[in-house]
Parts: sequence; structure tokens; C-alpha cells
Amino acid sequence: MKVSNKLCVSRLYMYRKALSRFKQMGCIKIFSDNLADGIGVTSSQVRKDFSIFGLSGNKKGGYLVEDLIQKLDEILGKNKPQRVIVIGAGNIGTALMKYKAFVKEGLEIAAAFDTDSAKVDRADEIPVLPLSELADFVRQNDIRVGIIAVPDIVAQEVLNVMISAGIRGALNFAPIRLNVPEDFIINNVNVGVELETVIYMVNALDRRPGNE
Amino acid sequence: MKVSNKLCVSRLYMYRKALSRFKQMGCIKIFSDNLADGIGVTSSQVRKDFSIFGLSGNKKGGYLVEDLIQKLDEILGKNKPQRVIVIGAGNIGTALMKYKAFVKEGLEIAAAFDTDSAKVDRADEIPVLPLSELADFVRQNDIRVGIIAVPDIVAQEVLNVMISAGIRGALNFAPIRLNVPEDFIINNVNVGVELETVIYMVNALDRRPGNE
DNA sequence: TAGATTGTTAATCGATTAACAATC
DNA sequence: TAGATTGTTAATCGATTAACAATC
Repeated sequence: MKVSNKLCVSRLYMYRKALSRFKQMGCIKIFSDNLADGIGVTSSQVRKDFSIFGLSGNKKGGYLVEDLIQKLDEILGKNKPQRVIVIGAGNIGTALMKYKAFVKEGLEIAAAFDTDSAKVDRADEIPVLPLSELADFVRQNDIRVGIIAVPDIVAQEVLNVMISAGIRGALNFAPIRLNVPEDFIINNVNVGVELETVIYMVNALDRRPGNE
Repeated sequence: MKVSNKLCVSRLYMYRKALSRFKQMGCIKIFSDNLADGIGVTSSQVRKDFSIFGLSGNKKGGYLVEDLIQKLDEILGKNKPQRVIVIGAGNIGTALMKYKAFVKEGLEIAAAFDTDSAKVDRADEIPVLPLSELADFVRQNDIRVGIIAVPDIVAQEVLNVMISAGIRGALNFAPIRLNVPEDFIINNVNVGVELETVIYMVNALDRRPGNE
């Protein structure tokens, strides 16, 4: 049971989401083919992913939806709410604080942090606190993961604060490469580059109609 | 010169960004090793990527920064501004409309669209228009790429509107698998799953200290 | 020139897919 | 039982890396 496979883990979350939909539709049993269609992979991939995590079904009869959901929730830690913090209460940061899809997924933003004192708001449902209070908050609330939503110029600096406060992993929206210690988990989401890639591909299709 | 390689294209954009920084620092020449460090890959990867796109340097002496920037801009279409639209003027959509990193990259959001008439605002710098006007706008402004920032329940429906209006590619933030025609480019960004993957990895590290 | 770097080919690595025996 | 699906192994595919001849 190797666990170094980021892609496989993210598919597990997608299977989980698809299963909720299947359940809602009244499905009791599900085949690897159905799940494959649900998230857009092959049935081989589904069975392979499941075997890596020790998820088994019936040689005939597929998988029991309810059973599979339970096992996945166990593996993915979906039974307890996952509390994270956001650093940077700008455009991206505040959008994430209000993002309803997080709530549905059992993800909870415990607080946001910003250096701009004008943005501090302790009364809000999700409080916005000064960055200087990050370390205390992280320790008191046992926060392990943060979202970096600050401009790229200050991203490394902010990350260093997070690391020394004991944070163990981050989702980074700043479009810059960050230096992290070996055992720190970092996942970069570069919205600009993702958009530009789409633009490039569309233009490339035009230049050579009929290829790719 | 194959062009089906999404990862390679996105690295090209990252090299481009790193080069701007190197230029700012006064660099005239650059080696594959420098660029590799800049975006966190190997120098082999850099030279391989360049050779795919016919970018060449000097057998000694590396690459001329200015020259490389120009060639990359040509390849990536950075000489003309790239105009896109946003569908959905909710949290994510409005955050993207205000996102400064887009402007820096030469990305321009021409308009946003929403079915909620309360959100319509024709006077704004970036106008918010009713979804019903999307097709006309796209044709008049020759828009080819859109960003889907609507709830997952309506994402497919919205995508269909975009496709029939002549849009050719989309960056999709809705956490659901969308059905698209063969020649339509779709790039999914699933923020929830990206965050959950970080959480999983952090917890996994804890469970087995010393692995991965 | 000697040393260093490119450009490209071959080797490696890892992830996906196909195939099929086991079996319900 | 016959048919269908799992679980796993082997084959394939694609991307990354290493190596090195060419050469400035």
C-alpha cells in the first residue's frame, strides 16, 4: 500500500464525489465501469486504484455503494471535518472563504490572515486576523494545512511564517516557485498558466486543423 | 514539432515568467541550468522542451535572455492580448475579474456573464452581462476561450451555451466532469480536490513517518 | 586549446491500459 | 451452469532523465 501517488489520491476524492451522486440516484451497487464513466477514466484504472488502497468488491456484483463510501471516508479522513486557514484576504482569499463547495466537502476555513490591518475583522463568521497572530492560532487550533493566497512577491516570506508556526502543507495560488523543506507538502495551483494553456491549445488547433 | 503536450506548454509559460525575473535582475545570458532551477525541473527537461519548440541557444554561452523572451512570446502568442470571458459572477468569477496576475500576463477579461439579473452591470470596467447575450458578445468580439465559474449543477448547461456560441476552449472550476466535443479544449481546476490532496498527504506523512 | 554547454539520442521511470485467471 | 465482473499481472505508453557527441 504505497501512498506516494498524488494522482491516485485525487482520483479517490473524485470517486467519492461520484458515489454521492450515484447514491442520490438510488444506486445500491456500482461497477468499476460506472465509476470510470463518472470521473472519466478506464475501469482498469478504477480497479487498480482500489487495489492500491485495499478496496475490494464482489467478483460478480461490483461494489456496494454505501460500503464503498464508508471505506473511502475512512481512508480520506472525511469523518472528521478538515480545518484549514487562508493566508491573504484579497480577491482569491475572500472568494475561497465564501466558497460553498468547500463546505459540501467537509472542508472548513477556520480563519484568514492578512498583514493589512484594514482587512482584519474578528467578528466575522470566519475571522480575518493579523498575520502576527498566525503562529498562536495554528498552535491553539491544531491547524496543519494553509492556503497561500497572497501576491507572489511575499509568498515565500508568508510560507516561512507558516512553516515556523508548525504548518505541514499548503495549497499555493501564488504563481512562483516556493522553497520548502523535504517533509513539507506543497501543491501549486497556477490559474494563469492553466488559462494560458487552454488559449495555446485552442490557437494550436487552429494553426493545424486536424491534428492533436 | 508535436504540440499535444500540455505539460510542456505550461512549462514554457513558466520559463517565460522566470525569464522576466532574470531580465529584471540584469541577466543577459542564461543557461539551461538556471532556468531549470527557476521553475524546479532538470536542465535536461529545459533543453528537451526547447528542442521540441525549435528554441536554440549557443553550444557554449547558453541562451540570450532577450532573444529567448522574444521567441517564447511569439510561440505563446504573448504579443497580442488574450481576451477571454468569465461565466458566473459569483465568488470565484468576481475574484478572477479583479485578479491582477492576469493583467501582468497579458490576459484580459472582456466581460462576465450571469443569469442573475441582479448581478448585471453594464457600466463596470469589466461589464457583467446576462447569459442570454453571450452568443452575440462572443461573435462580435471574437472570443475563443471562457472560464466556467458557476455551480456544478449548471456547469454542463452553461458549457453547452458556450459551445454553441462558438467558444473553443474553457478553464473549468466547477467540480464535475463535463462532456465536450472532440475538438473542444477543456482544462479542469478542482480547488477542493487539490486542497484535500494536501490534507491527505500531510496526514499520510504522520501515519508513517519517514516514508514518501 | 581546454573546458563547458548545447542538442539529441538512448535509458529509465512511472503511470495507464489490456488481458485474463479466478470466481461469484 | 453460463455469463459477467473483479483483482492482478504483464504490456504499453508517455514523460523525464542521463549520457554524450558536437562544438563554441
